[in-house]
Amino acid sequence: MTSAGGRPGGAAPRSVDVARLAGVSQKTVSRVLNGERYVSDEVRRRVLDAAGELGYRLNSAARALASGRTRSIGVVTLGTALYGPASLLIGVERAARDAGYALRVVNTLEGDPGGVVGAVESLLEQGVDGIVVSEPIDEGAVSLSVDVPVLVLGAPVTFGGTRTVATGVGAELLARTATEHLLDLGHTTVHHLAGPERWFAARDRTEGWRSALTARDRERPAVLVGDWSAASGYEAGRTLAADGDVTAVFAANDDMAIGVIRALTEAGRRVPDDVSVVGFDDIPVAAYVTPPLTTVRQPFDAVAREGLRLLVRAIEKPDAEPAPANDPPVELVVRASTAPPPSR
Amino acid sequence: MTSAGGRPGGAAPRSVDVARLAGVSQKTVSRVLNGERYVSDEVRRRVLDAAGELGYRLNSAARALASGRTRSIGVVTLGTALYGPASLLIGVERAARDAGYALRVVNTLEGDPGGVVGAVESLLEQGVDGIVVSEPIDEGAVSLSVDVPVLVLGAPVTFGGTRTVATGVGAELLARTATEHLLDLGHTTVHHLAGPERWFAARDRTEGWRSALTARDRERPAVLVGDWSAASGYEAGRTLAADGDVTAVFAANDDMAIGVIRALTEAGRRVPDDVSVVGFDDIPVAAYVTPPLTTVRQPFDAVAREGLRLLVRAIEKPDAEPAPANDPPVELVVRASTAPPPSR
DNA sequence: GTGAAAGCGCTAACAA
DNA sequence: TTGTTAGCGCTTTCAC
Repeated sequence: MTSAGGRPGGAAPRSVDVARLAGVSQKTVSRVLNGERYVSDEVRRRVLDAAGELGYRLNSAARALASGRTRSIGVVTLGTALYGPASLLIGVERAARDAGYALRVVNTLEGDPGGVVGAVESLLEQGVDGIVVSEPIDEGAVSLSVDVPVLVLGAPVTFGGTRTVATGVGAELLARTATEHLLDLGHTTVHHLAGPERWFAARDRTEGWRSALTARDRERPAVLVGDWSAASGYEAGRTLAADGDVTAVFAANDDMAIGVIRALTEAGRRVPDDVSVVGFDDIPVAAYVTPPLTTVRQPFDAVAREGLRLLVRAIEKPDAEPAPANDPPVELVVRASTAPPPSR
Repeated sequence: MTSAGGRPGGAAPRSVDVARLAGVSQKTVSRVLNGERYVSDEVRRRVLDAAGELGYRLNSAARALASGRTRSIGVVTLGTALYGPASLLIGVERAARDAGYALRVVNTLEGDPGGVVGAVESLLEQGVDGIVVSEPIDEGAVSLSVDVPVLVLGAPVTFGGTRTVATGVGAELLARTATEHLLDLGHTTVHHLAGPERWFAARDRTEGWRSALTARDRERPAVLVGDWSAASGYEAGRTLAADGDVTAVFAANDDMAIGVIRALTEAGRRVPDDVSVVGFDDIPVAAYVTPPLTTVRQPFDAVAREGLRLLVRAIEKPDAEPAPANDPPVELVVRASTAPPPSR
């Protein structure tokens, strides 16, 4: 049993069917459903009633074909459950929906060369009005003629499109803040466990760390590189534990920081008494691991929202000049994994 | 500068344009692009060349309108960065793409009554060929006439649709296994920290715990309830720490388990010497917290893949009888947060 | 305020 | 193996 009315054969009702029932023209139905002006309240009501009775739903394919717009935004994101990318995706979805756009999602598998290009290609074919590229990795020169606005989250604007906007996630500043926190505690220098080199997100953090040390004229120890996982943090932690000079570590994300702490602890080096560790992201468990992790909080929701605002603006007002991005707030969360260095 | 060829005015090329350039009919272009048979290699090559030259892309809106199918699947998921839902989403995306379907995603905000219904409604309007509802919460009777196949991940089939398939995530069995592990270690009984009552995922785990205790005729302590967060685990942990009889705890996810361990530790109760704790999910950091967490691993990828197989089958072979779901594997990961109870 | 007609770019059915 | 003819259900344009 199909819901009320409908067409014979169980086919979905069309706007003509609604028009017929309401005793108006099909165009008028279209007007009402699109909230256009110049429709009398009386007619509007009749149309709405008829639509409700028939269980009518707009056919978005037809609408897209006729109007040339889909009211949808495509997202290219990493296929990982990492807290950062996942949080950004959620923020983007929410902001898109608030702006009246649906979301189409394509993941790129890491290690798949040309992954972003292929993903963008497939979104273009789906006919999105705009594209969000979330935390891409550096795949070399991306050349692609994209005719819709593109928002790049967390990477420099190196995208082939004509209308590209970008929002840094403020990672560099956050990383600098994290490093300075350790320096302020009295540590002579800070060791750094970075994310994979091809990630812009990793580079930003490394850059922030570097600039903090440089500004105070401190020695810069060799950078260790992990893959964001706690397992890789653990590996790096064993190396760090073997070096008696290490008193402070800045890890590029919380998962790695947790791995580092584990390795340090197993090696008999106490955190924070012997070694201080700072993470990055403020994942939900950060406050509950042992010891509770000092970290910097990424304002994912704010970044996603701000970025989408710019993107929607570029979609709907193609001629307006690109609005400046508002910088997201920086927040250092001091907990118990950092302390002054041990007195010698 | 638009890429090669194109139409005057920078409009995107259409299949007729490709046809003209290749010297064939428009229908032949359609045949080639859809991989239909009965096209000579010669013609196929000419068409492909022409399409490449023009930078042609299929217009999916037109295709959807003409064929009545979008080759896209809609996903309703929670707007949280929780490891479980995020992992399922990734698995679903990958499986959908492998099957040639694009993904449209709608989040439901928790606490939003009727959230799932609204989300499904919006996907229907977008014209998806099938719908995945991932880990829904119980919103009471969901009545909705859905005319496409629906896959419900991690909840009983209570969906209004005519063609609904479901895949449990095997949570009940996993929970039972986790509980039995503690019993096997010699614990008299096991306390349980559950997820929010309205989540089917939480109920399944509680049910598994209950059945393990019942089967061995053990006392069933009152269930504590958290909200999946480490913070709520910490709260519950304080309560548990106050009860000297508690020697074993099964938490419904790893985050809460981590919170419990923190509270226990702060209260001076050692894990696992005084109290054993088992989590659920095997999140990536589980192996690196202190102590490394014993937990059960959810096979998210397998579940998503299997569910999607069923869904695609229901989409493409509407008349075939629903295939039985293959059960996902069960995996208990024993680490260092569990041990025999303290001898009295 | 409202309506009629003409497409949007493709696939479906049928011919050739 | 290839081509022809009709739509799919909307929005657009222009008339009333």
